[in-house]
Amino acid sequence: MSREHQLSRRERQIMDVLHEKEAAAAVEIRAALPDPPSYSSVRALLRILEDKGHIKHRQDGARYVYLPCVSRETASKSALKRLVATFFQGSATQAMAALLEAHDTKLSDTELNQLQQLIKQAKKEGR
Amino acid sequence: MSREHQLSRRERQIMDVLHEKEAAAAVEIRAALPDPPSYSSVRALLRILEDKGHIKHRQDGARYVYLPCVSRETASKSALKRLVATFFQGSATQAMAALLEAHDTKLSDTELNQLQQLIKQAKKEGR
DNA sequence: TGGGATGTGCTAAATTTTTAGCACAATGCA
DNA sequence: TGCATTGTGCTAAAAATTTAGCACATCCCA
Repeated sequence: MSREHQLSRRERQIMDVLHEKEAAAAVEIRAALPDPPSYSSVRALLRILEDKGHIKHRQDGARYVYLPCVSRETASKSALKRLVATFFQGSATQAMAALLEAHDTKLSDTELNQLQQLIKQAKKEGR
Repeated sequence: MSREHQLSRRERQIMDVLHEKEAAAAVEIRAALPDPPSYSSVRALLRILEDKGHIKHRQDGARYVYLPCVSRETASKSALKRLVATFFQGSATQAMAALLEAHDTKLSDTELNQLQQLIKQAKKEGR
């Protein structure tokens, strides 16, 4: 197959679902997919993803629960990195500015305070 | 085709290149693609993307320069939104925290100061 | 002026992705 | 117990993606 890391459209969709939910059974995944294919198809895709090493499963009673091999944290970091590279020429600051501006992710005062704390800390660590 | 908005693997790769470069000719795009296909293939993909309405082209002397229909700013916002939803349960704050932590996007003091300014401003606007 | 680079359209095939069906095993609960 | 659910493996075909080739137009500049 040699395309171990090239995810197809469906494969990506499934990975997204799994990262969002952390873990899910085949039926749930199917329900979360846009324009859901048959149950059988979903299982086929899951098998492929498991073969490629992107997901694993755990027994939970009679059912299997699928989960990504890579933690959400790790996956999110590389996703962020890609996004920052693609859209912000690698500038995390610009990305954060965009996050702040996006009105549909309006932040509360509490959250803003948290961020200030984080930045203060980053400053300390920086020197 | 009906899948106007479902980008295939290659299509997505090309869109990424175009968003990163803002605009590029077919040869440049080809060069930037992982595991580049033939020139002819790239042109075919570009035609498809143009049909689907994702890109347009401009004449630049003898060559065409392709560019996304949607501005980098707009595209980046929706990409961020998706990413935040997938990995941070919709919390922009968490996403920003992750950006701060990622060591390979280390921020300079100047940048951190900029961020503090931005946050202060957000606070003002918030109330 | 003529060649190289860039463009177009059309066609077609190779490859991958996506989907589905079938038969059957194990589990858990009404 | 027996049925519904969830799982497995295998197979195969439909559909989409990806690739390439051909013939020819246009532009630019050496």
